[in-house]
Amino acid sequence: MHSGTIDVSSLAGSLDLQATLESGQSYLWRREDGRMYEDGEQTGGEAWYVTVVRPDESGEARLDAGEPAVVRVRQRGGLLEWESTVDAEAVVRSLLRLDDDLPAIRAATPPDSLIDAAYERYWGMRLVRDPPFGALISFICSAQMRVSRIHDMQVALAEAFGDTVDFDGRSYHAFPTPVQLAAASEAELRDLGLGYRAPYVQRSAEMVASGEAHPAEARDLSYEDAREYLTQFVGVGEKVADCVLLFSLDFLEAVPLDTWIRKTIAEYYPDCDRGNYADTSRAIRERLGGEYAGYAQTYVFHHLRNGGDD
DNA sequence: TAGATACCTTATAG
DNA sequence: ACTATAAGGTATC
Repeated sequence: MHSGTIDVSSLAGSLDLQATLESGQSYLWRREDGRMYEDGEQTGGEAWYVTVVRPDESGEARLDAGEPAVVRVRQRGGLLEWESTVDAEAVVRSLLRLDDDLPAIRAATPPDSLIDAAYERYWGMRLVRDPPFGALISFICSAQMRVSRIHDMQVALAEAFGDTVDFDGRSYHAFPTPVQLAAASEAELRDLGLGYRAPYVQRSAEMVASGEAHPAEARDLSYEDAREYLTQFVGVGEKVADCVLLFSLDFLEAVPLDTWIRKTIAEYYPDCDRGNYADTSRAIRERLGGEYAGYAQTYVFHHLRNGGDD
């Protein structure tokens, strides 16, 4: 057992672990008490959250290659405790973007009462940096799906097709590798409740497994080229592509235009509605401050989804 | 190229 | 109890 603590009170901006992991950004963590997404606001204060990743030599968390490592974290006030099968401090810092300078990011956002309310309510929430393959598959699954069910689907995929890893007297399931998921049949995936997403997941996993394409390849491209690159995967349109760019590939300017943000645009920023995804995306990205527009988007999404404009 | 429609499954509203 | 509706959309025509 490796373990350690990170003093989050000394980070640039603090940390709200529950908001970070239960705001619909990542579907690759579980709560040890099994109450992920149950209560929305209250009960996750000191809960352990666990994930299984495959860190490479540089400490980057992947899912497509390497040995699986269990990593769990919990926040107690100004301390973030972690325990793992490996030395995981660098992985934790990367997965939770602990090096993001929240005050600087917020300062770069234009004054706006809705954004301010969201930032104040959830101050300390960070974007996540999910492993690219897991982000790709989980957001393919997200189409027309409730947040809690998207999460349940990823748990089901891991339990059905992923490797088992023992840690601290329990066994955990890694997210399936591209090869493991490509070997699943459409019928098996439908049995897990994926519905029409089943063939999308299988075929996109096959594209990665065969080497035809890899979501991480999009990192080297400009933002809009990267979004275009990702849409070659089956089940990936512009919105899902933006989610992968924002929550995995470090494109903090990406603003996924989902049903919540479209509603927000209609109500608060009607002049940004340009009738199509690409142009509306540019307009709202500018309105939310450009470089870190995705941060503002994520705060506003979480705020409104929890009844922020009541 | 822009617009309409079908699509799996489940939880919630009425 | 029972039906309609919506859920972090995409593929296809």
